[in-house]
Amino acid sequence: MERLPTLEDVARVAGVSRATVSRVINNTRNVDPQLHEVVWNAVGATGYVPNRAARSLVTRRTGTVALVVSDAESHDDDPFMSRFFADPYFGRVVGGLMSVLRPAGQQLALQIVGTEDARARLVGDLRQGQSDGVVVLSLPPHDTLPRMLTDASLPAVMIGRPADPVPISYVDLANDTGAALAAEHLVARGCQRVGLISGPVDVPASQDRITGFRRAMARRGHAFVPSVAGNFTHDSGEAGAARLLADHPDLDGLFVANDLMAQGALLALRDAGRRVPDDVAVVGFDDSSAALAARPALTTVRHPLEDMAAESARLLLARIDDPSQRVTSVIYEPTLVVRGSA
Amino acid sequence: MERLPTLEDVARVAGVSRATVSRVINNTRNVDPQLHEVVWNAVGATGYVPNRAARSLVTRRTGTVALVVSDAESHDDDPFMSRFFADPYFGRVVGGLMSVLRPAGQQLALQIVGTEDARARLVGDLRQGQSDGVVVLSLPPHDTLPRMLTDASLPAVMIGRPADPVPISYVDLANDTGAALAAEHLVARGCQRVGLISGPVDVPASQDRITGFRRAMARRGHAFVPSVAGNFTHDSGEAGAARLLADHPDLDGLFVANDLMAQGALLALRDAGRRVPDDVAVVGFDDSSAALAARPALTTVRHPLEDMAAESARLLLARIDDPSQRVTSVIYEPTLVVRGSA
DNA sequence: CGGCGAGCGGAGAGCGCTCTCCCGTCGTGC
DNA sequence: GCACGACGGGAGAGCGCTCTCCGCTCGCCG
Repeated sequence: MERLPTLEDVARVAGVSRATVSRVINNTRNVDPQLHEVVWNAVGATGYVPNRAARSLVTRRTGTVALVVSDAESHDDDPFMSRFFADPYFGRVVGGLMSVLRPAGQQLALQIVGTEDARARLVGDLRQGQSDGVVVLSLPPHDTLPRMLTDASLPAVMIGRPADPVPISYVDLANDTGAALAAEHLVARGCQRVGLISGPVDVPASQDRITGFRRAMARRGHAFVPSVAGNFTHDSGEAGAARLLADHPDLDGLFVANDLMAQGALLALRDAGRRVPDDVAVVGFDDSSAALAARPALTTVRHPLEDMAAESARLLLARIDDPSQRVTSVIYEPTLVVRGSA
Repeated sequence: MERLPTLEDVARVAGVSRATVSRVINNTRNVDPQLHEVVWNAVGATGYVPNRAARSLVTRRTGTVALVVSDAESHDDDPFMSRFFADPYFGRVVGGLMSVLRPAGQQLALQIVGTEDARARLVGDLRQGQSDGVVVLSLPPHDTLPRMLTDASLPAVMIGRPADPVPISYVDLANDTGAALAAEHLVARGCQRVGLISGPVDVPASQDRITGFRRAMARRGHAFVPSVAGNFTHDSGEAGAARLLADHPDLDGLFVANDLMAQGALLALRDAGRRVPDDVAVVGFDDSSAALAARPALTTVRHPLEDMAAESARLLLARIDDPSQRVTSVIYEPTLVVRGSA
């Protein structure tokens, strides 16, 4: 294995000192334009690429941002976490983050934390400087990680608000408004008997959708909204709809807290002989690919996840640049996308 | 910002030299068991965490593996790559990789390469030691990246065989066998007029499925298989089925090269008034979540993607450990999962 | 009982980079 | 014409770690 060119090599070729080459490459201080060019030529000639490790040893910057995904149910030795990773949610977030991080020259490193032990290790590694900052995704309710991160004063941004009040920046969707949009649409359609299939009751995003929906319905005179809770999976949507239908056969409208469950609900509705949207109107949430794949295509609440992820990356970078920056939050407004199901 | 404890600090607390602490932590050479304990206590007391940058500066190891995702169609400044990331395919691979890398103490860093320029930059960064090895995923046909990687003698493993012959290790599925499984199933069912919706004709995995299917059909006397090519998306499956049906109204069997397209095909079939599986039997490929979400649930070829990703991680780690290791390939055998659609 | 080798700890170099400090060379103002 | 400041380049320390080399202390054999 031949030795890779170092700054020293470039300096020798360019006939200048290491310091000058470093200055040219990093664009710090003014350097004679002529030398500037000489140096760049030498860089090209030698095929020099800065050594990341050496650089971060002295700058205390790694050029890496960690995406922390928490899966409380999985253990460290759990073979797969397909459940979560297979969800388009994950990919959309990654895509959004990358769109900002890549141009900024930052890498994205995946970190999965299952056990409490893994959390402690993670925070240790991060404090140590494994990465410059953290984007936290999909935490179980009442997770201690956000607190640990702020306590260690690590630059961190959450996607989705924390369940407990913690002074941490986050980007979120106005879930309540989105749910209200769904409610208004169903009511405007003339639905009289509207049901709700919610997500887990202890997840903030889910709670907001529930309260937002209930409140909007109440405001329109619908005091009682029969509901069941699912867990955001296709199957739980199917099961939830079946249960709801059994208890309330006169249902003519349904709000389902995400598209995957809505897709499942559509199946249960069909099995029960209900036509959508004629007998029962269905509104989903997320505007994910499942919404388009469903038949009829889902009327759903659009969730600009990619934009939100990109924004969280921007927030994080700003905070890394200037750690004194205030904790802040950015809330995105959802919109209703009307398709065939309602 | 207070200074983080270094090896030196631990050494002082333990009353030994830096070298000894290093030996204890890395478990190199024998160290007096008593000292061993003293050192670990000191580590605990100081809250010491090794500095990754400093370590990799001297070991030339980063503890990071890159997952390179190539998207020729996207540019460096393309806002999102939702198309790809939103596909469960990506998440399943990540999950499989993590299951091996995490226990091995390796990070996973995401790298996206669009332009040729980005490829060159990537190889430079990698040679430089940005990461210890590379898992290459989803390359466009005739991509030069595999060759660049082998030329730079970087440890690399591909998921899916390279389109051009390149001496690079890879993990793949016996796509032809899988397609043959589908063919046999359709024929055994009594289908007389079987169509094929394939993937892009220049993607190796897709080619293998086409040839495998054709050959198996021919072997059973079905000389002609009407077919159209899609691009693995839901919509292209729907469009493909519609086209096929228009040209060959007597179709009674259909093999679709992935589940997403098959799900789309199911819709087209329904729109055309065909019942599945009674009028037309449909077999998909991948056994992804879409297979279960479809109605009827898809009979499909199971693709153990998580296992394959995990295996590729193992291959890569082995190669990183011993770069002299031969180039190798591991081929997984698919199985048929029979559900409602055929 | 002396010599030799195995085993274990310490000293110190050095990985490749940045950045402070210093020095030389101008341009400018009085 | 001289002092002074501004500016650009070089020397060198040092980031935190690993690892080679060396030396000490044993145990064991002749």
